[in-house]
Amino acid sequence: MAEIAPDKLPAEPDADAPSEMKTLADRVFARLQDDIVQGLLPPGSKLGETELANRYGVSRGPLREAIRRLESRKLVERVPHAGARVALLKESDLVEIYRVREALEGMAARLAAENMTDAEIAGLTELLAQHERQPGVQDDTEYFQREGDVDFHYRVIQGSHNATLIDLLIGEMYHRVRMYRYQVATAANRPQKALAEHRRILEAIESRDGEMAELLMRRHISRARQTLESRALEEKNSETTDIHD
Amino acid sequence: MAEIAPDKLPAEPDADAPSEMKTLADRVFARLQDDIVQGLLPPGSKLGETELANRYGVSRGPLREAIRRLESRKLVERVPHAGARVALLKESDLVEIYRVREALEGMAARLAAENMTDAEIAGLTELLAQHERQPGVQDDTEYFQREGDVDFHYRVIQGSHNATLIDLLIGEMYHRVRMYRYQVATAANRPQKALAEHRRILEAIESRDGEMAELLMRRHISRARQTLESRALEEKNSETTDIHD
DNA sequence: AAAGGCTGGATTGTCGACAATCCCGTGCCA
DNA sequence: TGGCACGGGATTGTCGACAATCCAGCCTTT
Repeated sequence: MAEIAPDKLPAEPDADAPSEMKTLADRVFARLQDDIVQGLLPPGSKLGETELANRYGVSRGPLREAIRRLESRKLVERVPHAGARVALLKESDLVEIYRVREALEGMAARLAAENMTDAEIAGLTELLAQHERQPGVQDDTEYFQREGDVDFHYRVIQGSHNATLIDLLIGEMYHRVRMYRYQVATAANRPQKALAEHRRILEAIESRDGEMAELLMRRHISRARQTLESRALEEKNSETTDIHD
Repeated sequence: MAEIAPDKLPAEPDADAPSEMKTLADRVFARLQDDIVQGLLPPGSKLGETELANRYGVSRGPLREAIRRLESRKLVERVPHAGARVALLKESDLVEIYRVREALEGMAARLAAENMTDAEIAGLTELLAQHERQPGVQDDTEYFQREGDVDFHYRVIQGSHNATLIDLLIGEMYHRVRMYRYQVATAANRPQKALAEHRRILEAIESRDGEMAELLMRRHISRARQTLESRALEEKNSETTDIHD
């Protein structure tokens, strides 16, 4: 087997100054997660250890560790001697997740209203202003948020200042939901309404009204779930007559 | 370094018929988790890879995988080039966990009231009857529940029939709480009250009253947290005058 | 004597090879 | 013709060794 340009990942500690060099397994993990979440490795596809090891230019050791970590995040499923595949999640799974998010993020919103610093609230206000200027939102076609601290929900969760809660929501559920978004390319099909709800939640947080923040957040996520369920339903209906589009 | 009786784990596929043989890493993981939760490996102690590999009679490969899995369960902490140590959790962490449990197990109780089968409810009734006959409960000294399906909370969680919720509560928080129980040897210092509360929760589930079940479960956990906090507080007070006992 | 740098030892991270297991296609047999 | 046993091939699980990194103690220097 010839050397087929193993698409090295940034290993040399050259000019990535503030970035961290970490360990090999860490980089492979980050890279693999991106490739999975963004759909480059489609759900259900096999993750051959040898293949991926060559692809990322590392040995099977670090790669196995990366896969193991992705498994704990429920992004891949592994069966003992058969290999690992990218997890594919059914609508029923996603609905379950949304029901749990309703409880958890509702709690996070309440804690955020109680615990967020004034600086954090100011930053969140600025963030929503940016979102409003987004082109897709203006014409009501899409309201897409990139990963991390430019995501409204992400920031509210962090604002709870409860490490356990943050870990559950970010480490355990966040990326799965994001993966699904990429899967069905569903850019949240009610952009302006969603943004308006975000704004009202922020108002509750600003006035330190925990109960209100929780109520609004629960409602917000509940609505998202309902649109999800209804869309899944009509898909199932049209499914019997034709193969979409 | 001589062969010092490497305390083999049950590797031979002889007479453990219904048991699972799984993979080596699986067995090491289960074994290590027990040793940690039960305090055989005290919190903060170092987990040398070579040492443990010899101790369990396996190579470092499977052992690393086991440690990685325990890390994702927050039972051990690992820093890149320094090694892994048994996680030690402060009371503040535990209080956080209890606050999240309040939301999550409350939801689980509600779902359990809605979704549990009659057979499951009957089994749960029988379980509580057994708990009542426990000696430690009779004289109000301790109410200790072993791990797994002989634990009331464990069964209610399972009864929710929500895989995501089960995974969060069991896979992510359950064992940490159990570890702490072993750490401080605190055999839930209000046995009869706790059992009585369990019984009332069961009654709500039996009558399929989800709201009531949620309310009672939240109250139950909230009380547990309060006793926890007050005990931690008086510990901190006596700490300034003498070294306990 | 204290601070700082350096070397030795030990531990973790990584690698390549071997062994065990499973999947699948082939051929035999009813 | 259908079903079942059996290998061949490939993939995963496991192992031992090498390389990189970190930590502790000693020595040097001011």
